[in-house]
Amino acid sequence: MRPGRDDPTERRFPLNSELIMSTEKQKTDFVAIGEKWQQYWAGIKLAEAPETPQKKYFVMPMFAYPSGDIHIGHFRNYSITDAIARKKMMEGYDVMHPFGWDAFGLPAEEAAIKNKRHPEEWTLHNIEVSKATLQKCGILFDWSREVTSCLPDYYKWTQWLFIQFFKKGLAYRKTATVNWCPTCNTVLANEQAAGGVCWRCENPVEKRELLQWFFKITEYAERLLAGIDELDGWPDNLRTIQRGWIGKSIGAEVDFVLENSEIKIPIFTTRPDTVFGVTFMTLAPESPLVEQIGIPDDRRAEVNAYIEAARSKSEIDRTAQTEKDGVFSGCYAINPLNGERVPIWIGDYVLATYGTGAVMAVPGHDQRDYDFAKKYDLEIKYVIDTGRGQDWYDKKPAADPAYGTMMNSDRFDGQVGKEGIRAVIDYCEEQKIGRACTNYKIRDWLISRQRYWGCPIPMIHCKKCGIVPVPEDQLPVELPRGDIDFMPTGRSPLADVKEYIEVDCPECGGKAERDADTMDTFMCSSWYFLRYCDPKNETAIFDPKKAAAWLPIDMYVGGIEHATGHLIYYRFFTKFLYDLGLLKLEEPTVRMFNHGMVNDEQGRKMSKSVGNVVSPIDLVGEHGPDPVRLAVFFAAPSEKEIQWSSAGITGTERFLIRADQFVRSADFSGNTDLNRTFGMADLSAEDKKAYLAFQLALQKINFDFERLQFNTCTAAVMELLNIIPNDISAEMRTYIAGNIVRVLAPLAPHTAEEWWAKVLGNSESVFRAAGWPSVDQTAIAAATITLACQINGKVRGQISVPPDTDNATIEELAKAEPRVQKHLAGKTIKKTIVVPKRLVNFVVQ
RNA sequence: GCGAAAGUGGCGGAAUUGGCAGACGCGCUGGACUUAGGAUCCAGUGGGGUAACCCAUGGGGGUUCAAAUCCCCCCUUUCGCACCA
Repeated sequence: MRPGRDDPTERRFPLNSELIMSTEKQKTDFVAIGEKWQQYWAGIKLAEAPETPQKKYFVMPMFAYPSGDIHIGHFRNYSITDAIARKKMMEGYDVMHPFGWDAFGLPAEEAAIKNKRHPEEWTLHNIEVSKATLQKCGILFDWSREVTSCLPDYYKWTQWLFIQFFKKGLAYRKTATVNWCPTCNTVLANEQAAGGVCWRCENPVEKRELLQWFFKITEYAERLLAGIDELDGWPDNLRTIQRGWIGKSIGAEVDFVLENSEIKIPIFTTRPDTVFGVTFMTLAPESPLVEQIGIPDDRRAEVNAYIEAARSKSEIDRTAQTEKDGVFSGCYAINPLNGERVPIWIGDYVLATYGTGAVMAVPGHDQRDYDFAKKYDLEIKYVIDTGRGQDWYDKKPAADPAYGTMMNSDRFDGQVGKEGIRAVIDYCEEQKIGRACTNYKIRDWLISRQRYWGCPIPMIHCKKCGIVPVPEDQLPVELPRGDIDFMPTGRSPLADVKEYIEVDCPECGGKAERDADTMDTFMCSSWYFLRYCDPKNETAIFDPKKAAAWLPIDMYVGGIEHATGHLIYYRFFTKFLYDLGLLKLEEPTVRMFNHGMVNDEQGRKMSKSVGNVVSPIDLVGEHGPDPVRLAVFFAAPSEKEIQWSSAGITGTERFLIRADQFVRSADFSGNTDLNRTFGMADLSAEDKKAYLAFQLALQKINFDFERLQFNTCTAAVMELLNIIPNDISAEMRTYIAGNIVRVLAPLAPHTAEEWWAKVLGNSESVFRAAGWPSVDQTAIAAATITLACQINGKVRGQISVPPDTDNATIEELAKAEPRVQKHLAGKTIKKTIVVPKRLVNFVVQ
């Protein structure tokens, strides 16, 4: 028995006594509806994706760090993917909407130190809490595919991947100047130290020389770059950021030679056409060349002091410094193209890690070199003619970086732009003094971390056999639990765990040592989406067939902050696994969407330390999940940052109550075919208006849903409810009420499910049985059109016409409109413009 | 410093991409029903004007029959990149 179905008077005046009685009652009822249907969905396993999908849709939010406090920002992000998942379900797709935990990482270790709890215990507890919270929020994840990166059945495969990279020669160890965060006591990858500060704690990073594991992501730089062109379902700004991060530049390497020696000093330049304008060169202070050039004794002290000063400066100080400085080394190099002798300087504006760590300086055509030359009174030569005139070249007022015609360049004089560059490179290659060369800004990825709570590096160091991977049948290398001192000392806590470190070499059987470091957590998050396709596989990382069935990810939703980290790494992994033959595609994601952040009312980021975290649990407990969700959707388009205010809930709550009244006012005992159409000609004026309003609303919802603009989707339903006349027929009421249930289902799922079952009387979930309505284009095409009538671009009236009215008739009707008539009186019409379905404009004198 | 995006009522935001600016909602004002209203319903709500109308999308110019939307200059904000040779 369904409430309100048997007594027609109750239907007419549908203030449902059960649902709507008092303020108190309303609030508690959305809460009750929420709980009821969450249980139901869990019971029928609504979210569980099939093993082998027919018509698949893979939608996924980013891997989450289980900090334990799900806030309104998470609620928003996951509501986005949830709404998409639900709509796709209604459209008949086999939907996978999985979730997982990026569960290794420093916060667990910090908490362990603080609360004397093991990081694993802390992490797993947080996962439980977070998961329960997400469920209470009504987010429908397929928990049967949940992955947790800190559990051995997952990190076994992270280790396996490490070994595959090693076997392909893409994982290697080197001593390098690395970013060290003294606060976190660990090294950082370049993208984690962008701007000279640690991505986690935002403290300045230092440089240290350490022997560390790196992945050769640079070997994939070209493919990572080329792949971006194909990602047309990605936001442009994200693509731009990735291109910039990879930072390809095409040029040449030219070997300058140390005077009176055989020592080559190669330089990288994108402007070989300016090589005759070189008047000095500069080495990075950290460059090994500095030690090789034989600095004369009288320069030694000054040079050493400069290098020391550069080294002790923080990254921020070095880059913030506006004026370039340097020191003369006392040595000279020979320009191999013209045999000229040029002084060698040392300056910290040259980066040791880019190119060759040495540059040729052309003050005439490079602003930095110009500034440097001015400061130290070095020669300035112009070798590219851009038509400035002799006067300008004599005065030397600035550097001129434009392309032009080569001059003062011996045999190359007269060569223009790109041809000049080409000619110089060809000549260098002929003479074996240089070569074409392409450089990338992206650096190899530093994997090692000197911390406990991470995935152990499955490598063994043997004095006899060198570096030996742990045999794959012995994976996973499990993190030792026991009594471990997590206090950061600057080296990995595992280094002091004897039972862990001491191991027999898998090759010679002799005494050997495990690698004491753990992996960057970005390793774990670079492949989790693949594990979703086959989460329980014990014998392989995943079954390639299952991966092929689900990939690519159709919609990936996450923050823009991962543009140069995660979103490059997971593309890199995808390409690597493609090369291994495990994947059939090189790009993992068709469509990427960057959601906006949720800040507090003052616009500040929500954080525990500020104490301004808004918990969705409190809101959901007070208002129910749907009013809160609608309020979040309604606040702004999904990509925009919002300042959270609970005030919005008032409006969405009222709206849901009004919608509830409308839905319950309909009679679902007769023909309830929601896919039916109506012939416009047969309808009363009211029905026509309502029917058309629904078709237009649906059209807008489809359009806006596609671009994830849920605020206007919601507004479209609100507007529809406002438009519908009171005295529509019972049939039309049934049709529209039932369809409002359908279109609201992705946005307000609990309430829609309640209506679907209790008001419409269905026994199967709205997400499985309802289907998504299709627009009655015939009705829209047949609808009467309202045109604005303008005089000189100003609106003076309106006319309504049938859709097929010809322009001449439209003009006549418009001229007959009283206000138009008034404005036309005594004027001459010079021109008439009719825009189909929009307006008619008379240009008058 | 360079680059990108944005700037619309008291507030959040719309505007199907050059075609009726301010949809939808909050808030506010008035009214109804009420013992009560922080509930609900009805009406109003960019500014000016009794009105006809006029003025309005950060400011100033321009293109166009028509500009929030396109172009130029300036201001402000928010993000990226910050010596990549």
